[in-house]
Amino acid sequence: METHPPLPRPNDREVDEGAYAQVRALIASGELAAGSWLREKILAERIGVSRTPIREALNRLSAEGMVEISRNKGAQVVSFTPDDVAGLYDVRAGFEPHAALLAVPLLGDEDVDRLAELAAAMEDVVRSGELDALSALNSAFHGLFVDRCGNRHFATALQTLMRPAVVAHTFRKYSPEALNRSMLHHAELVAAARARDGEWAEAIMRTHILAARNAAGARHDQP
Amino acid sequence: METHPPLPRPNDREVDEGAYAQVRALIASGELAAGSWLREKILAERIGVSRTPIREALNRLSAEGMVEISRNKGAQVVSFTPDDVAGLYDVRAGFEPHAALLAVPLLGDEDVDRLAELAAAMEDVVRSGELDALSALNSAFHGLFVDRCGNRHFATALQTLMRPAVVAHTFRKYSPEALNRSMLHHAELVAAARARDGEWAEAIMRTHILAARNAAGARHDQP
DNA sequence: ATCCGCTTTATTGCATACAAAACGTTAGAT
DNA sequence: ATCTAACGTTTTGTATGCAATAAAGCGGAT
Repeated sequence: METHPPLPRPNDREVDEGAYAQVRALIASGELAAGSWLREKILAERIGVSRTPIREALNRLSAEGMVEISRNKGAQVVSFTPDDVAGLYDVRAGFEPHAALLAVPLLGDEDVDRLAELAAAMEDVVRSGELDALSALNSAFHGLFVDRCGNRHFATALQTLMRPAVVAHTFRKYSPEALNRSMLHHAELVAAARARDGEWAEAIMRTHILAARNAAGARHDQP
Repeated sequence: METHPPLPRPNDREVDEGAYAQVRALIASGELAAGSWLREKILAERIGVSRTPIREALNRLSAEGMVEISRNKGAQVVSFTPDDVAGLYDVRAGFEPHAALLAVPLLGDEDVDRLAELAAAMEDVVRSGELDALSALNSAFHGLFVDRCGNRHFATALQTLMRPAVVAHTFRKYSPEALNRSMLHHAELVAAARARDGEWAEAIMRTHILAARNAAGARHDQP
């Protein structure tokens, strides 16, 4: 079986060396749980840098919606109420399909290949059971549609909507059945992309996100 | 005629004291034009603080899309191509009417009153001809719909879309006729809000943004 | 005259030191 | 025993100094 070599590179400019990337990874891995405090000194010692780059990382993460900073009190990982998560999926269901519609006709062959790679990698990860690794791959998968939609501003707006999903660890709540269905959606998105059929991609993307909203137990009318 | 006392407070948490707010104001006023470099030392001396808070301000502005930072080279005010501006309006035309639809039924009487205040203040400003002051008021006006839409994530995503509009100084390109029409749209938005008619607000908001796209000369098919 | 390489200079990136604010604790009074 | 006030600790906010990187200027060779 072949391997998928340089995969988990979520975005080009985010060199994994920076303090920002490392703090972000701590949050994404769940090591720093929602609501927990991010003390500058502790993070600085852990990462091995001074407080200055840590502060920059926290400010950036705050602007991206992954941590919350209160003046003179420090930063903590954002914690979402079920309604927050539901709202997140509502917006994504409204706009990500449109991004897919716009992006698919613009995709190059290498983009489609990468989507297929990512989908395959996600299936591998599901088989191995390492659900936390899914978030990064899933972000990359969805991010590719978003990045290629042909509108910088649309892309950045959608990216700020996708980041919080990483800290919510939604995949942990999926049933095996829902997880499988999600993987099938990915495969179908790859097929729609390969066919350069934007409308097909739009439809399956909407399906995918609404199914995800249910799988994450994030319906508004639930207790 | 009555005055509108404490108005130009764009957002509660942005105390006008911070270095961030002052740099932002320099950009919004056009004193720092698009493309110009933001040298930390110069800004520090001008604002009267050290480089540290300046750096934090620049990082935040970068995350918000108003400046661009290249490593070891510094920050400059973002400059938009006409297509960028057009794309911005495209996205806003998709997002903001939906925000208005969601927000209007949730507005309190004090929100509607504030919208009316802001609309009146904008008309005053237009009569006085100080177009640069319009940006802040307009941001506050649109931001109120966004902030009250009942969906945190939607709100933050939209805010990142509205900030770049400030640096584009679009109002300068408006014809007197387009400026008047824009003011009428604001008045009608206030009326729709006062009637708590979300669909009316949605429709006029879409009209307002598409008209703005034309007034700013930001159609895709133009040279 | 032009191009290449070196030196100089300006600017950012990071670390450290200090100041200010918030929090927890303890001692005292009622 | 409880509430209050003041102290000490912890943590953040700011200033400053130094190192690293990139741009600019300059001299020499072709």
